Amino acid sequence: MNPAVKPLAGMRQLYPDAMAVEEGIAAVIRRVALSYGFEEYDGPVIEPLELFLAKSGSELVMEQSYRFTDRGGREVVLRPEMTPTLARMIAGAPDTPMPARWMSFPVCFRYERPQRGRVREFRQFNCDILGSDSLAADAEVIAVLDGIMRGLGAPPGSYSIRYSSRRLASEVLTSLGLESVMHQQALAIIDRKSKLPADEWRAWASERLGGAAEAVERFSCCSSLDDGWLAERAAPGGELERLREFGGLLGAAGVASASFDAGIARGLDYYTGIVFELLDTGGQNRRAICGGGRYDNLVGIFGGKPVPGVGFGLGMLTLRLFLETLGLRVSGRSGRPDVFMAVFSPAELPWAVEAAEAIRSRGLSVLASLECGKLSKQFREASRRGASFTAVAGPEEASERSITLKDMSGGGQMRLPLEKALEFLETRLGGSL
RNA sequence: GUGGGAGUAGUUCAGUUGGUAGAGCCCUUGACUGUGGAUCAAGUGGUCGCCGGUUCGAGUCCGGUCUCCCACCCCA
Repeated sequence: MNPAVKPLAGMRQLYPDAMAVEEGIAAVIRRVALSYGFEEYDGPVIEPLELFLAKSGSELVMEQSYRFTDRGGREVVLRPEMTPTLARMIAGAPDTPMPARWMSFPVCFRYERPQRGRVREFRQFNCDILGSDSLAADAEVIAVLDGIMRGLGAPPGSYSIRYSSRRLASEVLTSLGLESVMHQQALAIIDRKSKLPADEWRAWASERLGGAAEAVERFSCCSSLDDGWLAERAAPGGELERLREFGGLLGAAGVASASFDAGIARGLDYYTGIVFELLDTGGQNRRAICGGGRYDNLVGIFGGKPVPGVGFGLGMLTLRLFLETLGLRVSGRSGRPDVFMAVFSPAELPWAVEAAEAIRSRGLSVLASLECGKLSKQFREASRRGASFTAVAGPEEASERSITLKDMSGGGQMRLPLEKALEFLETRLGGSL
């Protein structure tokens, strides 16, 4: 391909087939989220740099964002994530009835090397509950997530939702004698546990954490809330207790795919409580498909009263790849017209246009031929487009205000006055739009 | 930023020890000038990523460069 016409690396460019799949997935997601009462919103793609500097995490902003100076001399970025924008919008609309359940499908940008499931321009589904610090809110967003996966046909066991809590981690780290200023760093070290070779990780961890490294490792391996070691170090009546309650709520919501995993930490700095990820349990997409958590201090930094929040981002591309590896097909709109309108010669074009409009007025889709070539070509086109019927407007049809209808699935064909043809099509195809 | 792989027709790819380029799919046309799918036949289409070197001769060998893919870092 001519280099001049290639899209930039990692930019989102969806041909109709891929778009139909993506929209089919989005339709399932919307349906599930709507059933929980979520409302859709949107925000700016370009944001001031400061919006993300405050809380997103320095690497995401400093090294992975599309940053530039606009014509007015402002430092701006193409949003690398949606949550800070959401927090600002909530802070700016204090009359919003709380708790608010808001969802969005933002296109976001991160400047990193493209690879499987990771590109520079990507679309996410974001789903957040604001204004509630109830555990029920944390459980509900995970129930939405699980409902989406089930709605898309992902079988039990094909994915797992892992959750932990930063508050629990803080309790344990405190009992291990780590100052709270060290907690953020310890979380980053925990986050890397599964990504480095064991030896390398240990060396690195003990360099940063000293004697506590071994205990931190022990903590990150906890995968049960009933772990005795964990119970001894967590604050009595504290976060561990809440996590047990949380697990109970998830069970009540019918979420079977979620489990505790102290090794989940997440990279964003603004998370304050529960954090979670959705992972493909198969081998081919060893990467988070979704990540989220609770952020109780984010809205407050934009002024006004503090508003707690919890939510997640779900990558549409990574979700599509996941469904593909499972062999799941999500049907979007088919793009198949009900009727293909063939035109014999230019003289019949007005009649063809009029008849096509009449068919459309009955709620059916009509793909009108724009060429008046050979009928064999037009029938071929109708077949290729997957039309259910082909209508022919020829001289005889035009003179008597009729059309010839052929059933493309192999039925016969007949010439009918337009009104009769409309009735016929309506009974055969009615309600397809 | 680090490491590996690959660049040949619109697309997916083949191309032998160096001898001026091939297939499938797609597209166009044709097998009853008012009838599609399947089959068949023919045809269009390539600066072999780019630059340089070796050679009588380079898609092929060597060097450089660019791009893409995969993996790492990080993350959706």
